[in-house]
Amino acid sequence: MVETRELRYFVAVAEELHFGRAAQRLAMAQPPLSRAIQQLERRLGVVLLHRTARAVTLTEAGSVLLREARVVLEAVEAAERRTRRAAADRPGVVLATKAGASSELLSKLLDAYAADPCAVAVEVVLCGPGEPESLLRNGRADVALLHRPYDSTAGFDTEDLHTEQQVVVLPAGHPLANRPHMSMAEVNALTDLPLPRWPRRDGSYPDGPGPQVRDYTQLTQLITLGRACAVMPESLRAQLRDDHAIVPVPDAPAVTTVIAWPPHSRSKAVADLVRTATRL
Amino acid sequence: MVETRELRYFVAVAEELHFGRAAQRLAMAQPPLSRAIQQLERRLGVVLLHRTARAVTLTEAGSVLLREARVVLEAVEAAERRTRRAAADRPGVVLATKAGASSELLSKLLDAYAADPCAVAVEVVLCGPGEPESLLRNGRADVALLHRPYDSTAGFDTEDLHTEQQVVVLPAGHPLANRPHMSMAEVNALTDLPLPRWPRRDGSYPDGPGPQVRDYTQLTQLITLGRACAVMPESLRAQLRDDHAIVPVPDAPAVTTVIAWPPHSRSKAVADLVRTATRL
DNA sequence: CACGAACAATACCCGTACGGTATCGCCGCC
DNA sequence: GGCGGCGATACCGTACGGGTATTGTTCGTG
Repeated sequence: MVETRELRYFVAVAEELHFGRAAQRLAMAQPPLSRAIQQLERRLGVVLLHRTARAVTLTEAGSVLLREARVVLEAVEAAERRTRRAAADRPGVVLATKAGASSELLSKLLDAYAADPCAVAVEVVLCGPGEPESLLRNGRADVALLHRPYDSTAGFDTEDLHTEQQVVVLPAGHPLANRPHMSMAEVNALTDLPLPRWPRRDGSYPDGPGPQVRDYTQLTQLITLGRACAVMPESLRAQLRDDHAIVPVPDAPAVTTVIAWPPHSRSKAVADLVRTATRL
Repeated sequence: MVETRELRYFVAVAEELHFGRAAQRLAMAQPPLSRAIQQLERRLGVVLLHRTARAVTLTEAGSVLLREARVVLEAVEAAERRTRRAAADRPGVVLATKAGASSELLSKLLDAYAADPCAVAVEVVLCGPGEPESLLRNGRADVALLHRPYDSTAGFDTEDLHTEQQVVVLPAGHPLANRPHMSMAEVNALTDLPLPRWPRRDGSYPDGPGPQVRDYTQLTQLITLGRACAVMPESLRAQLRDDHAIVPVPDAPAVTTVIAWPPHSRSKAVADLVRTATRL
């Protein structure tokens, strides 16, 4: 069977598309890396890379393996972390969620769970957009609150907790601030208040007119300054200040808060937490 | 990072709870296996097994790693298989489902998909209960038709296709065969016609009065012989012969047929197939 | 209580293969 | 045509994975 070392090497080469740089990244010399990849190809009986003297490119099979190998490596990391945490019998649960989102639901959940006689300590990790997902995948978190359709729940077990409409947040005093509702088309047409750009998982930002934002603090400030508007779940209203106005956007997709956990590692504590959450 | 070899070794020991037998299973001698496990424990900084001269038992951390390691090893197998299949550019899709179940839906799906201009060959694998799930997990299949709540869809992406009530199948001429409906309690009370026992994933059978069955052929024959009854989705009626009677069981859980695929490996062919299925 | 069986750990040895250095061969490009 | 960049090849040392033999410990058992 393929070893994780080989997969690590392959991922490095496939991402760099350059044996030299990949070797550097792996803190090793280039020749052994070349050989390791050749060996991997021989063992699989598959050509993974096309090499010319000028460029390295992935074959069809290579890009399949790249996707799969990333999954495997994340699973290995998760296995190590979960094992270590199980041994460090600090019997806590790590819950990850986006900073700012679902705060009311979260505090109700934590309160309700604390009342459970066999509750253990819950460590809450507040992170940026998209991060809870990867924390859950690589074993740094045991359970997460995610928000469909923005977060992908692929590969997790989930329970729906709450669904809500979205609203657009405008600077107080904006001409449209008193409208009873708006459509997404109207929101997109606000060229004076462009929607912000959130980072992608790799840290880069999509192109567009709006300002780059990393968290809700930045966002609310930008809205106050009249540089942006934002479409967000209604419950986030609690985070806002007086100088913001909100207008419902009925045709924006409803946001469902779900509690998610890795399907295999269903510890008692996670199961209790999930049960508590579904009974809120 | 932990190597898959170490995980394979650990799984063998954790399952056998005996270094000698585990070594035998791995086709190696016992001492290197002992050392490998020690090394794994050192690298993780965690005690995985309690050994006395008389018995080997898993620690808490050990049983966590056992679960995680199985997941990792399946993911590695899947990665290898998918890569090989991507290279063997026989651009087919493998669809797994329980033999006998959903046959009408399956043939409609295959017909509809074949009409798609960019359809590729679909290889259908009919298997026993519980198997489609593991085929999907270890990369032998690309997509599967599963049946909730009997099959676990944990860790897959799914789309619901069809929900139906269940019926109890009795030998024709049974005193209750003309009842308009029955409850699960009444079905369970049929001591002359016990429900059959299906194999678990490891191949063993649960205890109980009913006969052991492996497939629907066995089951229908046993029902004909008056040795068993069975609760199954209504659509399976098409598989039955005249000497069977069916009675609806409204309080049995409804069965939902879903199409499932591994969340990461979403090839175009699988996506097309899923889209076709949801539009049936 | 002593002996033996069972079993994991230790000691020791060997071969493979992994990683390093040096070099080659191939291909673009000034 | 020579030079530079890059992956492959050649060659070497060592570390580690695996094998055999043995020890040590702990139960049963006569």
